Amino acid sequence: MAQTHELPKTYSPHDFEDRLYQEWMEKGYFKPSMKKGAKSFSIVIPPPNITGQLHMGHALDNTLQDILVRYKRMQGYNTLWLPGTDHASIATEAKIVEAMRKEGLSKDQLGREKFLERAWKWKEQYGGRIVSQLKKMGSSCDWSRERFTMDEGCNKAVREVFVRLYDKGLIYRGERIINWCPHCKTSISNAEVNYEEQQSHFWHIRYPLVGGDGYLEVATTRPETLLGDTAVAVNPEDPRYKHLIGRYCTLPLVGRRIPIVGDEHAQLDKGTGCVKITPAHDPNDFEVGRRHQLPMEVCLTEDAKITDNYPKYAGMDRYEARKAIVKDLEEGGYLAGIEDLAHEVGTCYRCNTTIEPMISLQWFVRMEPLAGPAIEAVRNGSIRFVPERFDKNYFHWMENTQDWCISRQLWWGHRIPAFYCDACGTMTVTKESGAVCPKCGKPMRQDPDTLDTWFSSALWPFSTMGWPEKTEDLKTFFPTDTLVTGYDIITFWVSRMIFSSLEYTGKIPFSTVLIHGLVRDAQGRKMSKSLGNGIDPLEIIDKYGADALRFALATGNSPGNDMRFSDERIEAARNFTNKLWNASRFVRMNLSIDKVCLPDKKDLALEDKWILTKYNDTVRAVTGALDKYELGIALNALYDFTWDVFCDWYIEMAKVSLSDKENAHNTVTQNVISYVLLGILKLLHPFMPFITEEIYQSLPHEAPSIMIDTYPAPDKALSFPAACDELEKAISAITAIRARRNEMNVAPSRRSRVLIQTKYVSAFKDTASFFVRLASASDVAVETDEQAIAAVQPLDECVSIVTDAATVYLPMADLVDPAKERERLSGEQKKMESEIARLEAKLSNEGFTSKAPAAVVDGEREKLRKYKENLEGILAALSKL
RNA sequence: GGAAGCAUAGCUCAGCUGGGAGAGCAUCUGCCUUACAAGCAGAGGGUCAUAGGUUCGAGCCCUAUUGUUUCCACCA
Repeated sequence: MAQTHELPKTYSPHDFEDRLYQEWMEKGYFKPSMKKGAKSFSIVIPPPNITGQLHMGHALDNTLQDILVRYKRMQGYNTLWLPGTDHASIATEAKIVEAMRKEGLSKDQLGREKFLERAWKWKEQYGGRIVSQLKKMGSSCDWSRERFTMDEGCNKAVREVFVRLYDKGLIYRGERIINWCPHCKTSISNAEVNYEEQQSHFWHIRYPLVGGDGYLEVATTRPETLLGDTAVAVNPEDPRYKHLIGRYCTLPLVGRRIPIVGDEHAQLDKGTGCVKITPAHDPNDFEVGRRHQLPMEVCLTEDAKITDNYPKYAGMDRYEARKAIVKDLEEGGYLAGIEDLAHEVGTCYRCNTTIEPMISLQWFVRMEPLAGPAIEAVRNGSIRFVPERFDKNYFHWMENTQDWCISRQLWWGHRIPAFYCDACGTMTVTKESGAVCPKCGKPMRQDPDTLDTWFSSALWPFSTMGWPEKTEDLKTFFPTDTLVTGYDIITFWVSRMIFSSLEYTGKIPFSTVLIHGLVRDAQGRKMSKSLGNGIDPLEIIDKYGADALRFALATGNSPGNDMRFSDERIEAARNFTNKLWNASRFVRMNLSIDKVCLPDKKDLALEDKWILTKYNDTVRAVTGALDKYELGIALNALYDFTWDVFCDWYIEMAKVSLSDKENAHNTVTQNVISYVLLGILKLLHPFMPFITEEIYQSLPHEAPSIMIDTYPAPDKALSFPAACDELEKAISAITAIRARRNEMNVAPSRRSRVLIQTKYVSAFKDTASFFVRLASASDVAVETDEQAIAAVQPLDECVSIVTDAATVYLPMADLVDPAKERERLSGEQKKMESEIARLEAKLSNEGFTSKAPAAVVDGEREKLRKYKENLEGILAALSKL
């Protein structure tokens, strides 16, 4: 196919990004090829919450996924990237409640049904927004398979799983201490609690012994829970107190008689050795209470106020009550002292409110039987974390996990499929809705609670493929290949997908978990709303284009590590896109061929062989790095090759034949330069899809879109090491001439004769024209011996430049003080001599030559040879001064 | 209390299973050399946190120390 259009003079991404995305979608390139015999590759997107909009974390996450997906697609895999969004139960509900509050509305006023209507409207609005933002990034998701955690299919999967687990005894309902958020008014799981250090106090309180002979002193950080105390525990081995076990204390302020129990929970060396026991408001005390059959005394309400059982404090907020109770204790003479104390306090991960442990009737998943296989899958390598170190994280959590509290006192979410008969007290758990009591036939009432939002996310890799039905997608794309996500979500999500998938499908959900870090601001702070330091990816796209954003996120970033996002970073990325654009423009404007084919080997010039070899090295480096998930390294290799090798050297050398249509080599150069450029575009496409497609379409190309062209693979036929070596002799001479001229402050416009004395005559004769173009040469003479050079130009009129392959003479002696020149050369001589000494010592070391790999030893020998040649040249030049 | 990461040029970071340290930005010197000044050609700048150890050889592996970040944990 011939080129279709010219490239505009300036790179302006807005002119084509949206257009190209639209075309890709219309042509169905995002859909799996479903080619027979093609291996499949699949990724399910970590579904973004419908609460918000795209932030830098999403931008990074989705860039990485798109790189992998486009890479595999171009390699011919039957590739699926399945997109979707998450209903984010608690987060979304909190946002809606907040919006309602501003209108003066509450959930209770509105009622469940109306509230859900509102929630669905929210979903339409914000779910749609985030999808369009993902598209802006260039994400090549198959939108025809887009899913939502609360769509019909996911609902079905959720109910199926719940019923199965219940029937197996892995889901149970019971009274346990759970984490209660008094602001969200729901239970939350242990994983949803963040611990924050807070400055507080340790209050020492005296509990008088019944019988009037003294008291026990307890210490607490939460004096208000005293109202719920039903015992005091001491260690059964504690010589100070063990004789008191079985006796009673009087609870201060309340007057209740509570027993003194002996329990291991009280440790001899901690606090006073006596622990007040509040079974209804503390997880440890709950266990103590169970061991000693203590009553559960609830003293706090759902919104963390004192219950009506304690009229003096009833209705007080927990902190108000704390003050009042401390004051009363003091006045009553019960307060023995106050200590300052810093301790960790649990807070709600959504609203930051201090959580209140409370006894409550909730639904739980029994974790112990599920954790075993999930640990094993990672241990035996079926599932691999990249980087590996995160498996420690995973093991630690999995091995210590407690039962998972899955019921939430929320409305937005999957309603628990449990039904109660008020008439006869029967409970059934069933997939059917609107059940009738199997015992008495009366209508049943569904459990009002909903499921933890992570319950449905845990099923995402297979619920989205149609499970529990045996669908074609499930057969083709499940288990998925790679999951890309941040380390902050391993416990919430990754671990739960693993045990869920193993339990319900018998298969792992994915084989590799690619973990990335957080995107921080330029100062290294977390981006957050409260700090106002968030950078909006969409603004970046507006200003620099999606390709630059993707480049900035993918470069210089290694798996699992946080990165900083700064203006410098995005500008560097934009500069690269611009460079690529202009290089392509140059190639495009010199092209008269309408089909690119690699010329015959015998027609290739030194520089052609050199660039093809370097290109092939790059292909190997890039594919190798991508296969190891080292995306940053891959992109770095591409950046270096494109800019430093292709643009700075090959294009400059190619100008010699391209600028002259009559040049015999012109057509060969056109083919080589466009072959390599097309290769660069293909290699870069996964990272920068838009610009590479736009340029591809402007060049002669084979496939209808670069997206479905073939990714380059290393090819021995492109490797010419000997030619490379020769060309590099010229490059190092050119570089040395430039440096020398720069040192002497010679204006680039002042051209001079270049005389080269070398053993490698043909290498320099073949590249003479490059010295004219790249080293300000007026004309070039290449000779083996200095007599011949001297015949052209008296050597004492010249400045000499020594490289390992040649001595270059420039007739500029007038610019140089001979004494200084001698000094400079002696300096170089010393440097060379010490390098030679170092290498000779190394090479005469038996330990080195016998133990180091042969390639390394040979490399050192070669280096030594070059140094020696270089030294010879220096000595010769010195003798002439 | 347990665990992990990080410490490399002025700044931000790469450095793949050990073979004499790299990039971007910044700084300095020259350049509008007809793809690109968002550019080109040069230059300066590092005891790779500290102390030991393993090795022919350590930025990389081991041990300890210091600083820093994060995760996990029911400590009254």
